[in-house]
Amino acid sequence: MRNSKVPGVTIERLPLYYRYVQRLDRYETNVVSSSELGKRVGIPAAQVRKDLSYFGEFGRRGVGYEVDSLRYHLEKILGLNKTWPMLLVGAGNLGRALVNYRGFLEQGLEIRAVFDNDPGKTGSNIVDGLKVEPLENLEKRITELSIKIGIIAVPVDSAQEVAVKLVELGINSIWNFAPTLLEVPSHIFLRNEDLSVGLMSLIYYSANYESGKECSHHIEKNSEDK
Amino acid sequence: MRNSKVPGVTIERLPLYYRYVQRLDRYETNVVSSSELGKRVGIPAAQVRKDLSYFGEFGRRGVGYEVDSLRYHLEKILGLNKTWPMLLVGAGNLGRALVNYRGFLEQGLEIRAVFDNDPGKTGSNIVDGLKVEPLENLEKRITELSIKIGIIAVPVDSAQEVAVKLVELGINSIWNFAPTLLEVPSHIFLRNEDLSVGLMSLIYYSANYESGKECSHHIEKNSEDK
DNA sequence: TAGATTGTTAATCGATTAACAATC
DNA sequence: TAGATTGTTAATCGATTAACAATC
Repeated sequence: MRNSKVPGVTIERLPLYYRYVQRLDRYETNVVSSSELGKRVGIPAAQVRKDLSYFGEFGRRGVGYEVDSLRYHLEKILGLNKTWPMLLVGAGNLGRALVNYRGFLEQGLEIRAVFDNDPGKTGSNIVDGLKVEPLENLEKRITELSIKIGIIAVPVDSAQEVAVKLVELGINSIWNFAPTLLEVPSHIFLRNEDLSVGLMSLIYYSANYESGKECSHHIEKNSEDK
Repeated sequence: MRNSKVPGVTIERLPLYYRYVQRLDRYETNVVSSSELGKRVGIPAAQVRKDLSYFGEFGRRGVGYEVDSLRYHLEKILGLNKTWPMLLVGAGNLGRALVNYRGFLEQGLEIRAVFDNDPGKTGSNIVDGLKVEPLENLEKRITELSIKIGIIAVPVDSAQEVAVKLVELGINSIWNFAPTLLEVPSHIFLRNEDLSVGLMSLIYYSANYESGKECSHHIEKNSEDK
């Protein structure tokens, strides 16, 4: 892998490519071109090729990309060929939805432990044997399950505190659903899945909507205005 | 407003500024500088000023931004001074979490009607008087509630079909949670809140994590992905 | 006046896109 | 060979950042 300095936006697009080739083989095409792939995920062909080229040469000139091979490589690049056990802090509505979401996501959301500081929630079964545990169990479970990824779905006021604790206990990546800025050491990977930003920008566009005017505004979370 | 060509990334940052000033007045500061504001939301001061300047001159040189005034302007720019009734299609786990999420979001997620094509779900109470309705009611409810924003939280296989129907019935903005590319006319605003992209990019970074190496990777979906 | 901070211009940086030689 | 398509370079585009005159 020669991913010297892969742009973050490229990393955001790899999942789209992966998802497409993953679904593709059910239908039957041995080979897919960058233009076909691009059309299906809404990205120009040149960009598809550029993105893939950061990681290697997966295609054949004059032919295209062999589907199985591309899927294999994307899986490996993204790390989806392995299992990444995760923990979730916050067993509220969103947290429970995420746990249940596991089944819907093709590549699997491996939530192995759920925590909440509300004694009223502790001990209750969330789904197939996954029980809500008190935060005191964090250290023990992180160690015994070798967890490196934490999901934060607690209210804003306790999010920072939870983040600090997770970092102390050796987590390296945090998926934060609390709509607030978390301060974590720079070596920790933090991804904010901030629905309130989504909601407000959605309202902005709807409020400024003028029928027929303007061109397409298809936004993929980060940016990618068009 | 002189928003001739406001970058999409700027729109994604306005909610962060808004959230900060919204929470700020509880504490007590009459004035906030771009550097203070920037520090609190993780964005350089120059960028804060540039972003705001797309919409007007809200600060005073040598002084800073008056908090109440800034909040007022951001509220107006984002359209949060009005109510934007929305509908939700898909009463699964994620859909129900969104309905319940309403209370947690300061600015309010105005879901006024919920639809599902599963007769087993129809009629059941989701929360305080909001009942799941069959899709046949879409047209009637969109008209009587003047709804312009639709939220799609159905499985991948039916998402496109739902999108087409919403567009036909006059929706202008779609918040799509189904992990798939929707084809909609270019005048429709489409925002993909794709958790599977989030999950996969999270795994990428965690899989490629090397302790201590590299610098900060704080991504706002959108980059954020960003 | 001296210090602070905005709004804006210009320079920098980085990502997207066009173009094309290499290859099947 | 003729047509297709990659991988990559170079040109373009657009966003970020530094710098500073204007202003309090």
